[in-house]
Amino acid sequence: MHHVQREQRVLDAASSLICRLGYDKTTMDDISREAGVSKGAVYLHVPSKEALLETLLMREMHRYASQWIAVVQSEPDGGTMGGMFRAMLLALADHPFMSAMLREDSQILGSYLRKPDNLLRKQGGRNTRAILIEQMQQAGAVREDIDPIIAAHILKMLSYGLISMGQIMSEDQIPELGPLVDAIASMLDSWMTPLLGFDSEAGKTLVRQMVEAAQTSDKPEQSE
Amino acid sequence: MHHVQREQRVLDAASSLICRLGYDKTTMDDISREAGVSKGAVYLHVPSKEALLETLLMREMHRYASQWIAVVQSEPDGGTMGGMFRAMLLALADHPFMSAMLREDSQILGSYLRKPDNLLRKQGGRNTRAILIEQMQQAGAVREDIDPIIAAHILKMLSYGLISMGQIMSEDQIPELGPLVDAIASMLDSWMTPLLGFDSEAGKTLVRQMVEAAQTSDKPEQSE
DNA sequence: ATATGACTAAAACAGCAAAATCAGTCAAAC
DNA sequence: GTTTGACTGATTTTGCTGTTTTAGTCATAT
Repeated sequence: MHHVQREQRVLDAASSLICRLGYDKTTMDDISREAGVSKGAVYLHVPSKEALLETLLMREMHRYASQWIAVVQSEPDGGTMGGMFRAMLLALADHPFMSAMLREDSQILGSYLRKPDNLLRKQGGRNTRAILIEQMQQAGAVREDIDPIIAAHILKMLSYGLISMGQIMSEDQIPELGPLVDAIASMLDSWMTPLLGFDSEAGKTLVRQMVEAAQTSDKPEQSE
Repeated sequence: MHHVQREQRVLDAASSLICRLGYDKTTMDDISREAGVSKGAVYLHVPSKEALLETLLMREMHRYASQWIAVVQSEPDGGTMGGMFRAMLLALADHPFMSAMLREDSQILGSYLRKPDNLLRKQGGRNTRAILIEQMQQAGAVREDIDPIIAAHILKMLSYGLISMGQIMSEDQIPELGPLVDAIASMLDSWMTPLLGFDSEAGKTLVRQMVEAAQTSDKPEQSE
């Protein structure tokens, strides 16, 4: 069995278990058993449980970002603010760890959240969302009179709200995801998109560039 | 000293202490000391600690609703969806207990949240927000092609997001409240308000009626 | 080489009794 | 009549014990 194959199986096992039981209640023995490998083998891929979670989080972030780009590229309205954000919310709903990170869910992330130098605290640097909106403005895809920082914050409120409502109200009171994100997209479009037509492709390019920039800065060890 | 006066002082003391320390860590002795009355006197007004919190929650809900109505009535755009919601968010930001209830904050509400028949669970009945939006549509103040249930849910996501962001990011990363709610209001207006002019007063009346209906249904013991 | 699982040290946990806390009461003071 | 605060019993916390769990290792087997 190849290393890469086995690493995937370990990560998959860890992912499914941690989603179900949470980081604290999932043991390394559980993971190795679920992955069908020995415990020692797990430690050939990952130096510690904490690092395993971080690897997992990174993988999920990359998958999430990739899905986001892919949808943005393929949809005709992927370059509009609404289309962009709808793709983001749908990708978010598909990636439980991404959601757990965004809402800092202690049920899933458990004691990892309390570590002083966890991944969440690190990436609290510059406001990439605001920068994207600013670039969208320069490209003519977003109205000039909107403050990028405030708009970025509203987007954050919406994403946070979307993935958190399940915690405080029963599932059957929450509308279906599809129509809900469609409505959010149309709301954003009517608010942010200028009346004049604009180049949707420009928006798509901006998203791709932003994600690629973020992903290369994740892995400085690959630079040469 | 009059009963009513003292009751206010007790409630004020309880409010300030519970906001700071949370329900669990605030003792009845703390409250009586802070209010400057004896413990026995507290029990002349309130039968139990739990009832004290519920009295407090009711008072805060009424104050919140009153402030909301007042601002809606006084502002020129109070009858538009945006103006209405801006007034609501500002009132929310002024009423910590209302916010704590909305976000089901266990830091503040503590063990009260776990009680099986608390106030929060009771009022989980019909979706008053959606009904208001439906009525706004009938009054011509909201576009017909918007689904009231979905729109109501988006409003809930926005309120929840607004009062919850402080929990997951530092205060200095959050924009000022005024410009933020202005932006949200203008977003909602551009999304929900029809292009044709409409009667803003009609919207104000709807809000007043809704709040009054809710407040009278709170006190069935006063009927007769 | 590569992979394993018994092993270890450290941490988490369950059980328990003593001590402290606190919601609620009521005889006494005003 | 009104108000008080010392008092009470139930609950929670604390400090301790012995036991179990678990992250990570490494001598051995493949």
